[in-house]
Amino acid sequence: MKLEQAIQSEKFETQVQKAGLNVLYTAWWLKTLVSKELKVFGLTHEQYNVLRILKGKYPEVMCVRDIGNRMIEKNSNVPRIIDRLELKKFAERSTSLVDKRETVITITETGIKTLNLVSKKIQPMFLNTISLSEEEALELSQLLEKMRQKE
Amino acid sequence: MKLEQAIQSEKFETQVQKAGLNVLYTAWWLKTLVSKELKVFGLTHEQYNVLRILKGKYPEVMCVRDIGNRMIEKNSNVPRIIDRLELKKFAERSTSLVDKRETVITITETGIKTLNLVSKKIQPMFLNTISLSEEEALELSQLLEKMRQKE
DNA sequence: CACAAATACATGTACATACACCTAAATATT
DNA sequence: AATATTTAGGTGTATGTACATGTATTTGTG
Repeated sequence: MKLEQAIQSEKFETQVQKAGLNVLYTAWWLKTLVSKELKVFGLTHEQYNVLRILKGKYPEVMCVRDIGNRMIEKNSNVPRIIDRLELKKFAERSTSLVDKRETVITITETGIKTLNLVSKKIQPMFLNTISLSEEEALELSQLLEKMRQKE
Repeated sequence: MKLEQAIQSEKFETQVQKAGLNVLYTAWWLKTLVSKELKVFGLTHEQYNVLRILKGKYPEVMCVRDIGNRMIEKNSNVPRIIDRLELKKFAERSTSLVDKRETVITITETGIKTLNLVSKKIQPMFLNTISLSEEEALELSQLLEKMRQKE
């Protein structure tokens, strides 16, 4: 769908402005796609993100700050997301022996099993729904990274 | 900044997956940029979005549903955003005379004046910070719209 | 070693998202 | 016309974002 239809507006002052809005809209579209699949498993987008980060390091533990640094949305409140993962028994907290200020977190066996199930549903959906070739996807990434050059 | 640095990960299974994460990260980056400017005016990203939509129709009024259809994030809770704009005297609600179910909303004079001030700060910042030519921006929009083809 | 500064995380608040549900009003159906 | 259905928007709840602040612990400095 063209952005014009999606947000029912034709008034873009520049292509740069339109591209910015297109990025915001596409991000919302992607999040919604994934969230619908996650709902069946009682997970939110951010909980899923944290679980994947934890699994990436497993069986090593991770501290809250390291998780935060790997999050897509940097202002995510990681402790609160972990609260919810802990309630669902998908993650466990304990205090670091080396530095008692640090809370270290691990994904549980249940967490890993659930994550594997979820990934088996999400990955094919993702690849089937996104109408881009590997070459086009690479080009898109390059444009986005150029866009953020002054970051 | 490359995505690899931004989210401290090198593990991307496909370029399509990486492009997806790049879109999400870039959207967060854009929102953060704009929100910092808006904070001075006591506005949030979404309140700003609704104000712009209202100004686009001014002096015509708009109903809640029409505003919702023009929002970038379609699940925004428009009545609640309008609550806050009303408190700040940037918008006004009244019941439609034609259809008493409908609430119609207008931007106030104060709202327009504030929006003009905000735009004067945001638009140059936007164009200066985003490192894309008009041609590249057009290409980016086309790739994003191709990405969402199955929408 | 004592104390100031920095760090790690938790927690509180305002606002937003996502979604379910409710009420009032308009429209459709019989 | 009477009733059922649909539509518009408000409201409640759980979760997340953005940011400020608090508390415990560690580190740096005289």
